Amino acid sequence: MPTSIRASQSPRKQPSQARSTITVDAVIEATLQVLQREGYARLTTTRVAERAGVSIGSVYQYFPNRAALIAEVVRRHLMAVALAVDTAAAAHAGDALPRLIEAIVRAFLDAKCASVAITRSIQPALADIGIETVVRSVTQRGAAHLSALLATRRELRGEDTALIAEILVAALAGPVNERALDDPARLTDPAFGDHLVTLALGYIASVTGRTAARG
Amino acid sequence: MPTSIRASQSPRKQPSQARSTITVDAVIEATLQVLQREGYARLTTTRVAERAGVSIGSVYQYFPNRAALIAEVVRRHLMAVALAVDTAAAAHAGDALPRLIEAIVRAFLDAKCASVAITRSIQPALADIGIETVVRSVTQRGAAHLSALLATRRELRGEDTALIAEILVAALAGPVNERALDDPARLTDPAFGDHLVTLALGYIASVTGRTAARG
Amino acid sequence: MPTSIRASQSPRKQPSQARSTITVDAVIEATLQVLQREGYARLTTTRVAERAGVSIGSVYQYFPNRAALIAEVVRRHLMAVALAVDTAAAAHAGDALPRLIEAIVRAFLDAKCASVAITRSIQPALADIGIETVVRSVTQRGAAHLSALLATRRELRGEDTALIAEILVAALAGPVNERALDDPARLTDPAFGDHLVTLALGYIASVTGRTAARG
Amino acid sequence: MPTSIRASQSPRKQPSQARSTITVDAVIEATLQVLQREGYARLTTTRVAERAGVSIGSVYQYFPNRAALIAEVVRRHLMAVALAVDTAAAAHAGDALPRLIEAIVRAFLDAKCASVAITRSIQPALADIGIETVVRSVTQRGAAHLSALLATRRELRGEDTALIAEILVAALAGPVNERALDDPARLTDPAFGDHLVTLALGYIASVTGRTAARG
DNA sequence: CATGAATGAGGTTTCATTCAT
DNA sequence: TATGAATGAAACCTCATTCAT
Repeated sequence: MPTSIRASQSPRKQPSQARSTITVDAVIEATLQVLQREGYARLTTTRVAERAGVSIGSVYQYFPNRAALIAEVVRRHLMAVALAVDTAAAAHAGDALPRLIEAIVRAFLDAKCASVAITRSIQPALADIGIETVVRSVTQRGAAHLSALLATRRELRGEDTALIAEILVAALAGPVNERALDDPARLTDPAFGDHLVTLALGYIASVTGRTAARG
Repeated sequence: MPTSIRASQSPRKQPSQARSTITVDAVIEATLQVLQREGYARLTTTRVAERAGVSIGSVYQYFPNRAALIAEVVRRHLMAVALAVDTAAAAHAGDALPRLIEAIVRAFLDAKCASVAITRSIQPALADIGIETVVRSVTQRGAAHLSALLATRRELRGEDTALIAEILVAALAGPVNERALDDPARLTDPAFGDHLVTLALGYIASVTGRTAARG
Repeated sequence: MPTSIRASQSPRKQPSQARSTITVDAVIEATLQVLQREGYARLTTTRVAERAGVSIGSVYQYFPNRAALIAEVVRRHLMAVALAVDTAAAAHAGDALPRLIEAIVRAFLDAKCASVAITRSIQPALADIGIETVVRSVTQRGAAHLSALLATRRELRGEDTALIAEILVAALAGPVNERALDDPARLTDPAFGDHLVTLALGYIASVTGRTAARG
Repeated sequence: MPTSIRASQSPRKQPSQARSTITVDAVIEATLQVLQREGYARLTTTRVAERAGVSIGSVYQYFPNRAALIAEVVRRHLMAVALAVDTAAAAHAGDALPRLIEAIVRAFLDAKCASVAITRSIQPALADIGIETVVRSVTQRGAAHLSALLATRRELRGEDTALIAEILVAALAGPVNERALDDPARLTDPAFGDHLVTLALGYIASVTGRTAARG
């Protein structure tokens, strides 16, 4: 049965009181649990409310509809990954470009490994049109961050860092997500991580080399 | 309402009479049309039958369930892309490695450009668990082809071409799909294509270089 | 189109609020009405909901599926008959065995007469496998009761009262159901009732006699 | 899904040619097989045709509809049981009444034992209104036979043998069917058979005795 | 006569969301 | 605010039957 998630995805109200925050968190936590234990196909608002220990009415007190709830869950997950990458990037801001790149790649891979279960269970939800917005916004925010970082590097002066960052992010996410969905165990294969680093460094090197050649 | 596509995905009956083939084709064509005009969320078996101009019973005569129908449509689309890439690869089998790689990248991008509409409309369906199998099988078949091709190259002797091919395919699909879904128009940007080629060549060069360095 | 009633036959939810009880009763009453006015072949969940004046959703709030609903209706009917027989048996517990037997036979016949309409309309449902469980449990409970009653009688000391009760119940139900289904009017023929009593008493007398003869 | 079998139940055409008879028999045999291996719920005309190795069209060549097919299967089964009883009755036509009765009871029980599987699988079909007619006709034919037989006996002169036969048949069928459906194994328990004989003889004795007493 | 593709009414069930209590 | 009973649109799928080939 085709889903159709198209509705305002913003929370209905800002949970101001402590009690509210608790409820919201409980609902989100319950959503994740249902997602991982029963799968997206069985993720119904009723089931979420049940596992959260609140009434269905309360769920709708804080989320205008099912889509908003799912979007929020997805958003939190993506943000966590983005945060991990940002942290690594900040820690290696002073390093040479290759070291920085490698740090970022490894941080991304590690963060994904740590949350494979969520990635896997969330996957079907991503496709439900309307959530893509959330994904896109986080992804683009991440690419923008990276772009800004690359733009400060002399080696990449004159390059379209926005494009480079966009491709880098998507090119890394591709293989990582593929393995995460196909067989999570293969995500921790050292050779896989090494090749991802090689991929990223090779790309940067090529761009850099081309720049040099041109100049 | 959560989707749940989990069922035998193989066709129910081999159309023997001419009439049957017509029906099957009409149904698949109708599915694509509904997908593109109304979206996955409105892709119901009833609507498909209607647009195909056949009875709902006829749909179920050839597809055991909705999932099988969608899987077949997805499979055909993926196969078309794979075929385009294979053709290009065959045409440049004798070229130097970089030329071959570039040809493949461009062929993949072109094929995707030619079917953006389908890619976009099909996307939500992909996530519906159970279809992943189809995607995976075609993707892996593609990666296997590429791997075999790379394995014949002296430059990559001793390398894990299976891993390289897997990463290459996913790393290219990542950015391409991202743009296809985000804004199809940006897919034809020449700079984008150039960078994809750079990405692929840089990766191969890095791997090759590493090999050389090691040796 | 073959029916197939095979599913959890227990109610889904205990109606806690007063409103709920009303709904449940309305649904069960509606089921009986549809059964009697339109027949089992037209007993659809939709029709039941309509006649009950509730939404189809409410039906499924209290019965996990069509089978459970029907099972409950059948159960209530059988229990009513069983209760009538039990009451009669209790009232004649002190009587001589023949009087007790006669009282039971007449009570059973009367109860059946009073609910011929239900018996007739329910019949097709009984065959729907899966409900048999309900029938069996009530029937066996009735036979067990009777067996216990017979076991206290000196005349039947040493006899297999469980077997006797089982046969007695089924032997009476046979002709009664046959007439109920064939032509309800013939159920009230005095000669019929008399012969049923004769059948039961003759059986008991034979068993008793055999016992005596053996002893 | 409620069934609704209400249609002309007579075969569409008399199979005159040998080929026809073969087809008809194959279809009926296939129906029995599907009934026993897959259950009444999965007894579809398509499946029957498949197992019979003929096209669905051919099935409809000889049976106007599904109901007629099932009715014929049921009829043949009931006739087989009736025939067995008739044969036994004929063989003991000259015996004393009790011996005759016992022979009939045992023959009935034996015949049922030999076809428990059919009895069990056919049961749901019986309820499908419209087949009752078939059952009734065979049952009444059997009761009529028995009635005629009893009417020749001096002991029962003046008695309503039609009533007696009707009750006897139904009173025996009750327990037998009950055990057949509940647990076929218990059908062959010797004590069960003995009690059935006792039941029948006790009934006749009571009636006879009453007659004597009255006279 | 045989075949089997096509038909389509109609059945069961789910679940997001509302709103009276 | 919290509750949870009620709602009902809408989806999937089956299968008896017909009829052109």
